[in-house]
Amino acid sequence: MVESFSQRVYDVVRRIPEGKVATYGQVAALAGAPRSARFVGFALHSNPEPGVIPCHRVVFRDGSLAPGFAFGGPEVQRELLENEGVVFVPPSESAGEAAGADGWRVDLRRCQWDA
DNA sequence: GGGTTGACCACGA
DNA sequence: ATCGTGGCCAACC
Repeated sequence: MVESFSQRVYDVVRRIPEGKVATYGQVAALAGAPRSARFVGFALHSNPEPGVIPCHRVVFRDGSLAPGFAFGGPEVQRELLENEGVVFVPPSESAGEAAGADGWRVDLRRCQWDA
């Protein structure tokens, strides 16, 4: 009756409050696998319950979103997060445009989920 | 049933 | 400071 790691990941992601974002590593750690951040992305890619699991609230350690992300468009994701109160910062505000999602990154300093 | 890959992160040089 | 490799777990072929 051990719940699969992926199942636990979904549970953690589901707990992420609105206006907050969690990193894959953080979700992985909360799921019980601090070194399995990779699988977290896999589990979310599986997205067994679309609409229930806010995968868009899960971002990279850098604060950038996953490349190849497909909710309908990366720009949609930015709007979704902004709509929830997540603060985005342009690459100009931060040295390093080598980030995904048009270079827009989430301000983890303010919006990273504090479990 | 076994091998490989995968929305990553941390450490070593 | 940056670049490269390892590691973790599970699903896919």
